[in-house]
Amino acid sequence: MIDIRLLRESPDRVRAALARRGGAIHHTLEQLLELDRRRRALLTQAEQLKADRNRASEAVAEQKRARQDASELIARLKTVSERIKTLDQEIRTLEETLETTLLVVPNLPLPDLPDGDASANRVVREWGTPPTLAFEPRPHWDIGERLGVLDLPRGAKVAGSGFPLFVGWGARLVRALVALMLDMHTREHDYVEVAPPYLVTRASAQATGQLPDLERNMYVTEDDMYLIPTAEVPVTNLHRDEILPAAMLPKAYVAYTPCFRREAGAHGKDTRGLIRVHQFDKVELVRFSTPEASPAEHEKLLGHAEAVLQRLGLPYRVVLLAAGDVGFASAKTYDLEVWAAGVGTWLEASSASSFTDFQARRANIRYRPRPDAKPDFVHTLNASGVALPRTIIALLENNQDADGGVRIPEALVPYLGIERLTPDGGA
RNA sequence: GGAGAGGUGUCCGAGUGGUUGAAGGAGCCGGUCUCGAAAACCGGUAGGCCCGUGAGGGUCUCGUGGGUUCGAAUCCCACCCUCUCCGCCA
Repeated sequence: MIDIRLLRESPDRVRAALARRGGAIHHTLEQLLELDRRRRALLTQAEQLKADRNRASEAVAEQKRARQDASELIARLKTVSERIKTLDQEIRTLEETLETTLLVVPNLPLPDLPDGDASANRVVREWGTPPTLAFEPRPHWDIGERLGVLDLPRGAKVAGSGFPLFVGWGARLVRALVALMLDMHTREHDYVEVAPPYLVTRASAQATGQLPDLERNMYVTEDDMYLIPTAEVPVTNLHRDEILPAAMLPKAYVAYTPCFRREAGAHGKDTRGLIRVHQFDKVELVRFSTPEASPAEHEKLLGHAEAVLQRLGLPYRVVLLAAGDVGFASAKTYDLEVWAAGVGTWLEASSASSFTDFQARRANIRYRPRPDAKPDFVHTLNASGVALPRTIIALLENNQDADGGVRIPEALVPYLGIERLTPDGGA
């Protein structure tokens, strides 16, 4: 969440920054300022009364010790306590409203983002060259079915549409990709691997910003647990309500998890094949950093995600999202879009974001700059490193041969055990 | 799921209604001593919020949320978590 004090002291700065997102947030900000004013006014009153009460209570104690009658003082204090109770009640109500209102305010975009909506997104670089095929490229659902690695009809039978089913070499391909990515990040990029819970509490989902913003996109269980839409949620929450020693930063975690998304608005667009699904696998990178180091950490993180696509030989481009297109909690996001020859488009395979102190504030994750210094909020960053379905799409579509076979990237061969998927390949 | 025990500061641990934000110890920081270090000794060492330009002042917090009371870490209620035993189970 944003800092209420920043809003209080520099409302124009906050208004201007949020205006770049394009939403209609102005009224909410005014409401926050008013709530904040009222809260502080009542708080001052209540605290003054409490100070009086505390002093008088000591007097009661003293009189009792001296075996004097304190009933007069006690009677007076009773009415004071009642006033305090009423004030506290009002303050609590105000604070609850303040809190829930604050939770719907998105993060402030960083100054270096392009202005505008998604059409203003800027391609900052491209890597590799989209393959030129001597035949009409097939889409992955076609390739996958012919190879017997992807069985979407049966996935749909079991769990409904959007729940892909990998079979034989397909399932092994998923496992190989996960293993390759985890190995790269732990061995080459120095991440600590974690295997986190796949269900989280409401508090955890709120801390990273999925709630209340993305409520409709999450699967909820009967006892108010949320299926994670990304490992970002459990991993960022590892350090919720903690004060980290400065020497521990930057701290980097990598986690493989399945991800679950209801994607309520998915109808109509990209519904075919693996492009948009309710359940998918992803290797996620999460970094905790000091505020000073976070811009450099962001670039480093992006590089780690890029390294995976490079290792797989998949052409991609890096896109800097415009202020009007960044996600709710993000202050700056780079998307990694991989080229897919069959469907003929760039597909987002990773999103590398800096959340500045937005998530840290919600999750109360702090660090101590110096042993004797006051704690300050850390910065959190994360990137997919990378999401599997779209990587598999690119792999199948870009590496397809005329006979329907698919070449396996060299780096993946040791993990998968074969160099080519062939239509008669069997598992 | 059943029975029992327990949740106190960075950690261990005392504390059953009135200077207890909290004894004592450890750790950490600073100092004395030392050529230096260790030991010993002395001092310091939670966080949030509010007021204040500042110095500083106030308030809240002993798992969480309610309640009783003039006053609660201490009493009552609910919930959460941990541990032990039993049951069930991949």
